[in-house]
Order: sequence, then C-alpha cells, then structure tokens
Amino acid sequence: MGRITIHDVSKAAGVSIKTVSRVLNSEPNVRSETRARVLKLVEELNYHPSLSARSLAGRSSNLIGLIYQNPSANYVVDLQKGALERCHTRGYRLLVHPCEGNDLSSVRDLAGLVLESHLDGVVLAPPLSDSTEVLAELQKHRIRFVRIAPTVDLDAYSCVYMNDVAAAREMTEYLIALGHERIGFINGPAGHPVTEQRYLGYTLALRSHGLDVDPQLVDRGEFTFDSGLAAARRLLSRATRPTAVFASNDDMAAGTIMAAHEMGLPIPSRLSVAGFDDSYVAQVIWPRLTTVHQPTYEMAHQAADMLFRSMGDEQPPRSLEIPYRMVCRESTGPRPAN
Amino acid sequence: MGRITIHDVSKAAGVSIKTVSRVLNSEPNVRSETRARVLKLVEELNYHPSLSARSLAGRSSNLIGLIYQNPSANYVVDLQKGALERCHTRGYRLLVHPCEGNDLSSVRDLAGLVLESHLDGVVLAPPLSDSTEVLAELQKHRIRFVRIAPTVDLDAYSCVYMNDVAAAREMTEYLIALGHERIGFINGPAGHPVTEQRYLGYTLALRSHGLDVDPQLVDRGEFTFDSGLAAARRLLSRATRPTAVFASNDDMAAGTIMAAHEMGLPIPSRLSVAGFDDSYVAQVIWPRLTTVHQPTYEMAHQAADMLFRSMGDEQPPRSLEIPYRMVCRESTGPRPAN
DNA sequence: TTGTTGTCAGACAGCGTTGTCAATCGACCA
DNA sequence: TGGTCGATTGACAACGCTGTCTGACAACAA
Repeated sequence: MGRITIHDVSKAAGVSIKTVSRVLNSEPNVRSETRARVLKLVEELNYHPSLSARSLAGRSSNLIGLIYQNPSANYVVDLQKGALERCHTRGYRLLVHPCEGNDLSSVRDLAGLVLESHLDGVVLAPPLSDSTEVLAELQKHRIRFVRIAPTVDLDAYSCVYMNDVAAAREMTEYLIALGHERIGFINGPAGHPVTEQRYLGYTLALRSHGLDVDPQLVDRGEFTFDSGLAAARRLLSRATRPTAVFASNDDMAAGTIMAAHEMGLPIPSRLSVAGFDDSYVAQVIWPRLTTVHQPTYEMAHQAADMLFRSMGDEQPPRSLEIPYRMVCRESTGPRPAN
Repeated sequence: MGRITIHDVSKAAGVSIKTVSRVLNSEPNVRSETRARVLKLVEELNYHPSLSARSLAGRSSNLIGLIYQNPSANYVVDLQKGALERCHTRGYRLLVHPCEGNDLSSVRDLAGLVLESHLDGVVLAPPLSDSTEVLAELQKHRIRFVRIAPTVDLDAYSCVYMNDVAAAREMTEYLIALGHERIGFINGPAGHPVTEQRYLGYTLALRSHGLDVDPQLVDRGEFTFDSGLAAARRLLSRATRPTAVFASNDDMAAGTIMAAHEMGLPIPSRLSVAGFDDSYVAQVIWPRLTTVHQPTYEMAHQAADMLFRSMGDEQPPRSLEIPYRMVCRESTGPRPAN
C-alpha cells in the first residue's frame, strides 16, 4: 500500500492519466462531466500529486526561495509572513535560506540551491538585494528574482522598496519641530544599503532647517541592541549632550532607551528617542517608541506577488514603492527647557 | 544551453551515469582515480544534481518541514534557526509551514503538504505537538516526526522538551525567597499545552511554602503583549494588589511592565515582574526581565538531529529533556516594606 | 585448466508527472 | 454523402536521477 498516484486515479475514473493531469491543472477541453468524476475520485482517494514529479516533468516547481543574510529576527519574521501569505493563496511553497557570509563560495552555494531545488524564483532581502555578485549569478542562470529594499539599480532589476531618505528626513523634521536642535544620530553599519539613505535623510533635514551636522552627535552601531546601547552611552556622555537621539533602527533605539535609564535621564522630558522600523520591540518597550513604520510585511508580500505575476503572462512594474508611515508614540516630546 | 545533467558529466568523464551517481552519493566500489576524475568534472561543469529527480527516483527528498501554528514571532525565529543550522550541516533543506486553524481541514492540508513535497520528516512546534489529530494523520502516512515541547505522551512518540513545571516552580520559589507572599500569576490561554504546566509549577511552589493560591491573584492572557497588558491592569487594580507578578511568558511580562509604568509603580522597588522564555524582548526592555531561559534553539536543533538520526541506522532516544536556566535580571527585587 | 571470489563499471527499468502529437467523435457545411 | 473542424481524449516519450541486475576483469585456489 504505497503512494497514491495519478495512475490510481485514472484507473478508478476510467480515463487516461493525461485527462487527470488536465483536470488537476485546470486545463481546457475536458468535458465537465469527466472533470467532476475525476475531481470526485481525487477527493475520495485522497490523492496528492507529487511535486517532485511535477517539477521534473513540467516547467514549474511551485517553490520559491526567500534568501536573507543575518538580519534582525523581527525583520525576517515579517518578511516571511508576507511572502508566506502570498505563497499560500497561489499554491506555492517557501524555502527559506539564510545565506551566511558574503564571500564567493556562499554566492555559488546560493546558485546551487536554486538549481538543485528548481526554484521558480527568489525574493532577495537586504543587504543581499544590493550584492552585484548575487545578482550576476542569478542572472547567469536566468533565475527570476525580486529584490526587497535595494538602494542601487532601482530600475535595472525588479524590486520593492520604501523611501528611506524621505522617512529619515521626516522623522528628523518631526524632532526639529519639537524644538530640538542638538539631535544625535546612531548610524547603521557601513556598507549596509539603507545606512547611507537614512543618514542622508537626517542630514538633509538638518541642513534645510539651518542646523549643522555635528560629527560629535553622530555615532555608529551594527543595527543590534548591544551596539545601540554602546553608541548611546558614548553619545550621551559627550560634553554637548543631544536633547534627542534618532537611532536608525528600533533595536538601537531600544539600546538608547536603556542607556538613558542607566543615566537617569527621563524620557521624553529630558531626552527624546526615535527609532526606525516599527518592529515588535517598539510597541512593547516603555516608553513606547516613536518610529517609522517600515512596511516589511507588505514589501515581501508584493515582492512575492511580482514574482508570481512575472511568471505568468503579466508584465509587472519594474519597481514598486510602498509608502512608509510615521508612528508617533511616547518616546519623543518637546525639547527640555534648560 | 539548458541545465547541466548527470549525462553531461558522465560523457565528459567517459563513464556511465551510474558511476557519476556512485561518486555523488559516496557509494563504494569506485576506483579512486575514477572518483577524482568525476569530482573534477562536477566542479568544472558546475554541476548541481536535481533534488526533484533525486527524490523521485530515490528514497529521500532531503527536505524536512517545520510546522507551527501562530506562535510568537521570536519563538518561530529561534526554532527556525535551530532547525536550519542542523539542516545545513546535514545537507537538508527546510520547508516552513504555518498551519493556521486547528480544524480538520488544515490537518489534512498538512498531510497533503507532506505527501506532495515528499518530506522526509517534520518537526512539530507546540501547540501542534499535542494535537492527536495531527499525530494520527502523520502516523497514518508513516511520516517521521519529532515533537517540540509536548505535554502528553512523552514516551509514546519522540520529542524534545523542557521541564516547564520545575521551571515555573523554581521561578515562583525565587520570588518567595525574595520575601514576596502576594504573587500574581498571568496564565496562558486555556488549552495550550504549557499553560497547565506553568500554572502547576506556580501552585506547587506556593503550597510547599505554606501559601494559598488566591484566585484573585490569578488572571489569564493569550501569550501576547496586549493580553498581558490587559491582565496586568486588572491584577494591579485589585484591592489585594500583588507585590510580584509572574507572567507565564515574556510578552505578557512586557505588558505587565507597561501596566506598572502606567500606574506609576516603580520596578522592582514597588513591584517585581518575572517572565518566562527569555525571548528577545526580555533582554531589551527596561528594567531587563528576570525570566526562565527556554532553550528553544537547542530544542529545535536536537529535534532536527533526532529526525536525521532516525532516518539513518541509529535508534535515537524516544525523548530528550533539555535543561532550562533561570535568568535573574533587574525586574525582580525584595518585597517592598509596606 | 577450471572454478571462485571480489572489484569495478555499465545497461536498463522505473519514479510520477507534463508536453507533444495523434486519434476519435460529433456536428456542421457544401 | 463526404469533407472539415473543434472538442475531447489517449499513447508515449521525456524529465534527471537511483536501484537492480548483469558483465568484465584480475587474482587466487583447487
């Protein structure tokens, strides 16, 4: 009593296997009576087509990959949820692949994975979405891909993104509007796509309001809580202490809040703190974090969607911008009087 | 210029495809000279065997599934990391499948997925690990599985777990040792496997120290931040306000901390808060959370390992207990004087 | 010499689908 | 009546691998 195959169904229904195949793939030219009979047998026998056989014989494997590289846990979860949801409605499955290391070998591993698994396409999370090696390798093998939040070649390859510059600028302007003039900034790691963008937004806002970019007020972290904590400690113990700190992601903003607590600086009365991402921590930390809502779920959802559409006849847009949203909570307030 | 197949390699090496297959699968009876030649060609041609063809022709698909059902994001991430790491070293791939709904249809969906994808085995996350329907369905199709943190039939089916009762008891005793006598408890949702266990640990600790279990001090949440916040608000506004609250997971503990802040109760001087899981929030919230470290990563890692070992000749242990660890941080302190 | 054993390698039949092409069957038109 | 055409169906060869079986050859014993 092994696996139930298309032959079992065809025999039971008194038709050829090809007809069963036609029914399963909703192909035309099957009498509705025949279709109904086959469908009934499929149900009764609890038949499930082998996807391995399908991808071997056919053109599609109904499998796409989500490729990422040490991003924060919350980010991955949101991405995955978004992609998974879209996969579900389209009958696709999702293979997740954390791609560690940026060297050539892992890039080839990636190509290997795609080839071995017959992936129909891949969704590339940052910072991979900016890696020319990865893109080249994928192109070489003619593998469809959609990039999430890339910063280069927005029009050359398809992608889904948000405007990090505008968002960082708007957040900085929000702080300026609250009266802050000494606004610290915790930058992301050098080389990461969005790092430059968010910093650019910060500087643009300052300059357009006649404020200087003081290097003493800018520090750098690795997008992690610990690095944010360390950077905030340095920033807050400088002679010219900022009255507000804009951390370029929420994890580092959480570190900043911790540092402020350590130093006995009440938030927001003595120090305002803003983050970026609107990840889970932003909503559960106290005080709740003013931040930029990054539409991670939505971006992954749309990326998967673009992938699917490009597999069909449709010609989806090359690139798609998803709007961000300012989320003002209790971690920011007017500049202290002194 | 299509895909490179085993035929291309065999032709180039001047051997039969079977010999290439032997080399790739490290089978015996191949002259080392031949083996080397084949390996060289595989490298040169950048050949990647098709896993679809493999799973169709052979016995194994090199694919396992991680099945879960609306757990918290952090939990999934840890599980996934653990499983993924083990998969990587064994050359397996991981299919993630969020199984929504507990009804019969989704159970059949699950079986369908396993059949369609030729999964070699599945790792079952709670609360699925206790679902008799799921277990029955998997058994029916003779599919290997390992359960994570089940609470029933520990010896009947293979599983990896930790001792929730002992952990909850130890945490409660820690609070008692700090002098607390009115210790609130925020329970998990009814029906969830670990809910009973953790509550049991709480009551055992109280009783063994001559304290009563006061229903006024017990409330219930859904393992989410919001539900924890709501439960804590109720708990802290009762006439007999507790001096410590033990929330049965970290998300609800974070909600409790928020509620305390709202009410102007300093932590830990006026209220101690303890959580369970040692998830990411526990480490970034202020004050940092005293909690029980649940070895999620380790459990998933071991579960995947047991799966792999059971596929080989080995007979891994039926069940494996992973030790938990108390993590005492700044959210707990001695009972306030009044 | 003949048989026996062990090592190495190839031929060939699946695995469960889809794609291609040909066959059958009415219906419809001239 | 015969021919044409669309709708419906089936036969059969892929797809790229593994498992099984068989063959060739060398080494060794009887």
